[in-house]
Amino acid sequence: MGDAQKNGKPMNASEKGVGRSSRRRVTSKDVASEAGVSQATVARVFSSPHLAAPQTRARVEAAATRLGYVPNAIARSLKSQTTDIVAAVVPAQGEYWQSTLTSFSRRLAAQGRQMLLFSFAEAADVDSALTAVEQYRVDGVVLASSTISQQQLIRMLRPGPPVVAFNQPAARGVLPQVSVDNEAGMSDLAEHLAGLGVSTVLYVGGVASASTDQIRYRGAARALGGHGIACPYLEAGAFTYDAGYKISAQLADMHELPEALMVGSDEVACGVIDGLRTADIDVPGDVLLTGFDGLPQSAWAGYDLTTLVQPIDVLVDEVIELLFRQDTQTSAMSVVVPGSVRVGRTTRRSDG
Amino acid sequence: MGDAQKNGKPMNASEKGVGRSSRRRVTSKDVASEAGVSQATVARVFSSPHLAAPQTRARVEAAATRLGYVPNAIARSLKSQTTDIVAAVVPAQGEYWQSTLTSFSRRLAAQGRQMLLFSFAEAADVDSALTAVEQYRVDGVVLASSTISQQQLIRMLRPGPPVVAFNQPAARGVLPQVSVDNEAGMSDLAEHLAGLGVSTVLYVGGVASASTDQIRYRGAARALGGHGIACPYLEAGAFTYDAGYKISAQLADMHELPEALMVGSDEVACGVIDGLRTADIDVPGDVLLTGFDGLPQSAWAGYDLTTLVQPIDVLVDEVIELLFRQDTQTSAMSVVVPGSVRVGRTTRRSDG
DNA sequence: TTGACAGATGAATACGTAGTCATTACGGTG
DNA sequence: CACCGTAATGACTACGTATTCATCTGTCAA
Repeated sequence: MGDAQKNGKPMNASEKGVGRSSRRRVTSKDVASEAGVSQATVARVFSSPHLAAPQTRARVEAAATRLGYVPNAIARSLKSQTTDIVAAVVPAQGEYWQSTLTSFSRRLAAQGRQMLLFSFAEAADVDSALTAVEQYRVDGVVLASSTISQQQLIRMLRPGPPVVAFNQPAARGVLPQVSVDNEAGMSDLAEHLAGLGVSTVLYVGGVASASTDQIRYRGAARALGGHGIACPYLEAGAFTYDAGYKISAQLADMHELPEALMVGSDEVACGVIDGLRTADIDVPGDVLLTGFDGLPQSAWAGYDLTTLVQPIDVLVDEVIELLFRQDTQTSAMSVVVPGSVRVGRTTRRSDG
Repeated sequence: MGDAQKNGKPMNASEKGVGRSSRRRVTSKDVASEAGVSQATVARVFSSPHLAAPQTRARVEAAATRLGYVPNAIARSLKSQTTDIVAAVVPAQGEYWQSTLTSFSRRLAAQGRQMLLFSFAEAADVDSALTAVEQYRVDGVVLASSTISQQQLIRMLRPGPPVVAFNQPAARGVLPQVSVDNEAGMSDLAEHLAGLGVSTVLYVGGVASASTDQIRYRGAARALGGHGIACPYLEAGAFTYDAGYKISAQLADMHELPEALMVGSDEVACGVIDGLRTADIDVPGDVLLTGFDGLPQSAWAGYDLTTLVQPIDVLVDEVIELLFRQDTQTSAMSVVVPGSVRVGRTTRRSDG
């Protein structure tokens, strides 16, 4: 020891000048002495360049480059009381959430913000996630998942960063909330079916206790009711492919199939379709079918669902805007964004 | 721009009228005076409880609960020089990455670490992501995506947090790297086909310049070559469903189909299958097919691919272990994990 | 009784940055 | 020349925590 260890790796040339420990990170102080200015000036060059003389700025920037200086966001966060980080609490499973995540991340990155990701498999994990969220003093929190309990929602009301619930209608009135218009969307799909002359419909929900499920069903039932069409409810048990696949056995066993199935989510719908096909029931030949969400997979030729496409980018933008809007009372604010029906093969009569 | 915003901070007014707890976050100092101890003692109770007397600890904890104290992870990070955050740099598109993300996140959470997510759509975004990564002084970085350039990899060699490349064989020798055994995996699939008596095979790759693609193809070509079977290469152009769907038109136009198609990834394979079916070519009736990755969708009954399943949890564990292992020289370390063949319907002759 | 010693705690400090305030220099105006 | 306003900069401090270091108490062995 006592000697700077030399490793055989290709090293940067930045170490030659001072010969310091190769581990320690360069700080604004180092840059200051290198450039012959004070630490305050270095900070100014990086955070408010217009306050520094052009000539000084150039000298500082040159010194910073020479030393490989990178501002420390942790220290900045501590001082400025703002982290530029948004936390996302999202279920670990479900195609839908996964496809929204990257959209969020990219949108935030475009604003110079980062996303701290918390995914949970069970409800118990949510609490530990929320604990971590509180510790990191993030600038905002996005809560997704219909399975977050009311109590957990309320916990977020304590003084802290702004919180927005994402596609979680149950949060309405408790937290500011952004979601697609579930009721109108499902209603549009129902009208589409009614327009095709369908007279018997069965609704296949995911989890009956989930608010999204309830609201979507309501949209279907009301619209169909307006046409004098009944709409019984059948619960798959989860918003997953497997749940849809399994429940399709019950459908296949029915002595008489309805003319159309309205399924609560695309992922479940894919399962239902595959399950029915296994039982030699063709979609749309033997029964029409609609989904919900507009997942990428739902547009795959193998399924080509008629579904309600959620405008994810719009939803994400609304969430971000709600988080960082300066308004006073966003607490009870609820933004509902309309989706759009995409007609696929699953509601096109194959005959004719 | 000269946006000298004079924001009169909406604080300090809270001291008088509304009550002290309105805005400002509770600090360890507040807890200290509430409990009648010093700030140091409060810090000890939360970070090394064994150094505090049980009685004192109880009093501090009670005070903390009463005040709603939550330790500030930012300040802790600044002091301790460790953030408990791991950055993940991941492509925005691709089913595969999305399905690994949550696995990573949950694994990290189990260790008390958080994941800072950076997803990028274009190569240019990678640089800004890496810049942000450097600023946040994360404890580790996971680099995913085969499209990260060598130059960008080298950038990560500067003194900083440990970096591990994920499923990115091109990084071998440059960065520590963890990946599935692409060559052996594809080789196993090829042997499976050979065992079925297949004599003509076509390999459908994603992006010919991607190292994963090259290595997988090599595995196929070598294994098949051992059986005297040629294996021409066809490039889909991207690792996406659409690329697979489109390239299938070329396949359908061939005057003679091979007996089997080996596709470079499950997502592309799904596209190929759907495209072929559109052209009335049945899988596996008219042509056998294999995939790679073991995506959830590949197991869906609509596809039921024969594919190589990547043990994602194992891969993730290896990455994390590599990141935080204390060893000196992990720089050139490369961990290769074997995958397992899952035989699905796409290589089962429907006749017989 | 006394010295040694471990346990518990408080005062002080450092982490790296951004902002506040004071100081300096300079050019224009009366 | 005296005066003032502005631009540029440096000294200093706060952000909230973890970790020395020193102090103090009580216990046990000599």
